[in-house]
Amino acid sequence: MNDSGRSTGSAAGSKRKDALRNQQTLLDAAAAVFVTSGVEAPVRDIATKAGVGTGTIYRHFPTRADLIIAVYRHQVEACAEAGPDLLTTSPTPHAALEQWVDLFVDFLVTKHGLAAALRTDSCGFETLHAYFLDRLLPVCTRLLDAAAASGEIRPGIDAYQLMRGIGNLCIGAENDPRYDARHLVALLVAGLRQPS
Amino acid sequence: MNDSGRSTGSAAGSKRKDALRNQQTLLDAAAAVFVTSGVEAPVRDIATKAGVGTGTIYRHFPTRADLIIAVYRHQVEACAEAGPDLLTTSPTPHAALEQWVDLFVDFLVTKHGLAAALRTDSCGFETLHAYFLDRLLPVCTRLLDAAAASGEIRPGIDAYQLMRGIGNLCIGAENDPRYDARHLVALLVAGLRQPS
DNA sequence: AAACGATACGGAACGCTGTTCCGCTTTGGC
DNA sequence: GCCAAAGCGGAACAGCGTTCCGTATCGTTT
Repeated sequence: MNDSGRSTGSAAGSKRKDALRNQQTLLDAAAAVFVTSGVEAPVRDIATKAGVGTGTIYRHFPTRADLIIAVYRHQVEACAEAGPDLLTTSPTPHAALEQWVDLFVDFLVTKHGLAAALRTDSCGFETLHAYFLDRLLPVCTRLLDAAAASGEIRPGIDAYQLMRGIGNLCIGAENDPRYDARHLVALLVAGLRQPS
Repeated sequence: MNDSGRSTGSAAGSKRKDALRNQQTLLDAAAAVFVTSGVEAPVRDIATKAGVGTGTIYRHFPTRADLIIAVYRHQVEACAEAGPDLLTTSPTPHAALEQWVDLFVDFLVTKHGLAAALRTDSCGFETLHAYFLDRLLPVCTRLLDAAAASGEIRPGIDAYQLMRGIGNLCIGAENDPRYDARHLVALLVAGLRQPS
């Protein structure tokens, strides 16, 4: 259960009690602020909400990406683990892919600005990008391979491009009632099908 | 030829000569800086490049959107005007749509950060968003309607969503060799086709 | 139990943004 | 040549991320 040795975020062992407590307080505060103000909320807001100084945030989470990852780690893990399951429980690989993509889109769309943050080129976010890729790309690849093997989709697209495309389509989806990211993603996945 | 009365940017008449000259200098400088640093380049950079003070920029272009619009107006107009032409010269409406989308994507992809700026919710960019919509949405609608009338595409998607989707897919396309926005957009447009 | 070194904390301070504002300069009609 | 009006420059302000260091707290050691 002890996840010491993680590269990002929260090593559990060998820390002072108050530090661990603060870390948890910070995670809770960040989660709350992310819901209301999005993942790009000012650092000071999160610090204030947690009742700590700004320096404390940076000690626990050197970059904003580390904080975001720590907050959403569980959900990303769940999404990653759902992939293989869907592959066994779905009638066809393409159906599994569709369902998994739905899961991913739901996750992105419900987190204000997460999709946008994933795309930001500005420094400090490559870690976030890398984490999502590390964790989800293998899953997506496997689903895509399975669908390709069963002849349901045409070749020529790799999982990286698909995931970036999906992520991009989810940008700004939460603020625009006229824009339905799920629909467009569904269209994109439909475009993957073998024409025959 | 005189576009006085435009809501955005540069009215030509009734200005002092030096002001007009500065406006042009500013446009040239902005165009140059946009190429190297993207459309989100610091205002001071543009001012320095043009050899003027920052106040001068804000007098001519109250918001950054106004400046961007002024710089790219010609190309947006060209894109808008190409729509009807393509409809008459292409074999099918869907082919016209494909070509027009290519045009639009090429435009977005070659301008650093333009697609991202179009999506930004932060204040000051709604004008940019609105300009693109005002100018290009009718064109896209007409192409879409023609394709729908000929039975080539399935209904259920409106031009607004399509354009937002295309814009989103173009975000970050210039900095990632592994990401091919054109390909994904093509896939999306392919997903529009009537399955039969 | 008291003292002490290590650890962590808070928030002031810095640098970089956009944006505004006002004293000074330039222009163009008289 | 003169003078109001128009325009200009850049200092000044505000909001952000990030760093840094004096101070407070913790856990261990005597």
